[in-house]
Amino acid sequence: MNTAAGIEMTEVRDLLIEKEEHIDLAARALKAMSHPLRLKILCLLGEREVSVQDIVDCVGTSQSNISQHLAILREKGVLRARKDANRVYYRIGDSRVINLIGMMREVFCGPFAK
Amino acid sequence: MNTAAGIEMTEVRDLLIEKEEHIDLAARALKAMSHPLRLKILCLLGEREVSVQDIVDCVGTSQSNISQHLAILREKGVLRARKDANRVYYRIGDSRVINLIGMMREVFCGPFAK
DNA sequence: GTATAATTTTAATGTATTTTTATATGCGGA
DNA sequence: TCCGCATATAAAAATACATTAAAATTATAC
Repeated sequence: MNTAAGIEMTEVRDLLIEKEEHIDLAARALKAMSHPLRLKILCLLGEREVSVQDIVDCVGTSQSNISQHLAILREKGVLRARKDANRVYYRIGDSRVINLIGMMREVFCGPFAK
Repeated sequence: MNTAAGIEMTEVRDLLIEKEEHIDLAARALKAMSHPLRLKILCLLGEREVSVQDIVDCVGTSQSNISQHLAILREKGVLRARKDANRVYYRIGDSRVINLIGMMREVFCGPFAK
């Protein structure tokens, strides 16, 4: 069975991301990362664990705003939180996300960046 | 000058993406890609050139909706359009975007995908 | 136990995005 | 020219997001 363009199913299988489910997963993750503050938080974290207070100091917006962005990243499974007494420390939960950020650096900050 | 956490500027320099400007650039690109329909279009395109009609048939929403998402991707410089008589053919304008999608496939569809 | 500090949650508001519907434009054929 | 097809645009309606401020939670210090 062909599409109007004659794109065969056998070809479709080779496309970059094929499953609806994976597309949605990736789109949600991209969306989570596609806000400047959230991306900045992710870049600030890298492989480290940083407290909310320190994130606020480094990123520079209200603590409440940061907290809500952290919540978004937490809910989407990008960040993990650890409580220590008075403070909450965040880290990137999945090393693949760190890789993805690294790749984006190559794409957007490398010698060929626009 | 230190942050409250004692994060030194010399350390900050090593973080993944450091320049405000690059952060914003990357965030905007991610945003363009972070809608399921747009990501699906990008994955459908890959390295090929596909007509609007075929995109509509493959992706499955109204022609108008597709056209508007294509316009967004076009305006952000992600896609390039070529007109041939009656039809318009789209392709991904920048090979780095193709790379990025490939990387995401590894992250979200690979053996370790959630 | 009360106060204080750090963080999260809730609520309210405005703004932006997405979708839908309807209409317009451009191109090729009769 | 006039029609039909492919694509684009515009306007309106529906949804989703971001921002801000205020209230609620939790932990520690006194």
